[in-house]
Amino acid sequence: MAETLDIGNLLKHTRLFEDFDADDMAVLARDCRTQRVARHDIVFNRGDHADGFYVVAVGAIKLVLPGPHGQRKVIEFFGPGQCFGEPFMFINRPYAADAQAMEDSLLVWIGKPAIDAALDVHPHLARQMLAGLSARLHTLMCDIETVKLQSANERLVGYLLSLPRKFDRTRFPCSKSLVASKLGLAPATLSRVLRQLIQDGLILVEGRDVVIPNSVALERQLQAA
Amino acid sequence: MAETLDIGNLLKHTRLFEDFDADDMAVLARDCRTQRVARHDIVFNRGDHADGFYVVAVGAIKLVLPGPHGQRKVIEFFGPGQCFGEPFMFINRPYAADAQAMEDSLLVWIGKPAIDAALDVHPHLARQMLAGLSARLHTLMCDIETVKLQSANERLVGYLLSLPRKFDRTRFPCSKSLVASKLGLAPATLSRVLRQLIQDGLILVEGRDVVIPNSVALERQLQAA
DNA sequence: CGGAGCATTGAAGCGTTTCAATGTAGGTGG
DNA sequence: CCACCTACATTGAAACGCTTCAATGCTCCG
Repeated sequence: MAETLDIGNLLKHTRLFEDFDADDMAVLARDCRTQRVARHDIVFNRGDHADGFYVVAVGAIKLVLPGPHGQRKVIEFFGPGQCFGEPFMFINRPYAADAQAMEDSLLVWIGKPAIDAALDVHPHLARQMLAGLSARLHTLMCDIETVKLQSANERLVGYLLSLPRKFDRTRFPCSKSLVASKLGLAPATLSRVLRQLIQDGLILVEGRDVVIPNSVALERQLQAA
Repeated sequence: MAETLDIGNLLKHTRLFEDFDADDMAVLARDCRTQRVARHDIVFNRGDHADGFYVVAVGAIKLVLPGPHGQRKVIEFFGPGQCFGEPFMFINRPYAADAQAMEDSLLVWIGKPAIDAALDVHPHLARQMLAGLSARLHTLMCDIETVKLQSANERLVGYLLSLPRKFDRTRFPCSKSLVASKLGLAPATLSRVLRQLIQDGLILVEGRDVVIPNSVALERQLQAA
């Protein structure tokens, strides 16, 4: 019972379930579970059966695609309020990627029957999920552009400009190795490209912090060359 | 009026609208248009405002991502009954890719207000759209795997094995240049890899037709090396 | 027959990866 | 408080795989 209330509290602040009242939530919660995972823990493996999906309450999760020769590529990151795994559930296919916790996290698992029932009654939920999937489709398309159509330099510059900035300062949201993987680069390459940008006077780097003194000059990198 | 009936006929055989009755369809059709496009015609351009989406009635459409240096990469193909453009509509962002007709085609355009209204009343429509988006998200993830994690050889072998087969025969669904683009390869590279597979006795190629005498041997290509 | 579009082939070049060595930072235990 | 350890980051040299360019071949259709 305490667990049920807990789930309601965790979910009702997410976009997905913002229009759920206490009753709706109680029904939903019957087919939900909370799940604590420690940093580096696996949430699911590629190939596992997807009979539900997850909402991040606290923490950060990464979706990683394993290649045939042991390489790994990060596809997406998920933070509080975001859900993951639902595309596989909707098409009744096993997970195509691994999900792993980047930090100690608290997740809510929601069973397929529960969400199916909720979709019949809550157009708002459907709309939010449609928007969520659409946004991710959009980013994935851009990622394909990134990975396939842009040079290492362009990828990094585009990524830097896409990060939230405070005045002339930005910050990598995670380790450089992970950033490299997201951009489809070898960590060594990321390092080299960063150095080049520094030498060209376009950025300054201190650990995860990046200073962009002249963002216009940086943007010119994308058109030029 | 003739146009309205026309649209109803075109749409009611698609999965998306299979549970619509005549009244539902009439309401929807008020905010729809049919659109004929000839081979090579542009349906929309990257950057255009997405205030609706398209359903393919007849023909074939490709979504193409333009790179910063004039390269182009095919992201998706759409055939009869499939819809495209809706991810951009749902997130109120301009199209991120170009849509172009691969053959003379007949499309139905559906306005955002109409689909919004329909979603409130038809959970089935929502579910179908969720499934459609999920499936495409799934394929895009696999495409990223293809483009980034696999060699040219692996990409082609994987692709060949994924094509529908009749006994030991398959067929490229479109020109080799387009296949190459979908696989993220230069046409020249596709040509070379095909030749290698032929020399290794794994396939036979005649124009668009491909014979796979021993699919098990071909699958071994994916694990080996 | 001739032309357009697609496919093939070779040679050369380029960007990224790989590998391995070295450097650096943050956290832990003596 | 320092020494150590682990994980991450950097750097260089070499190699690899794909692309590019350009020439040639092929095939279908007017």
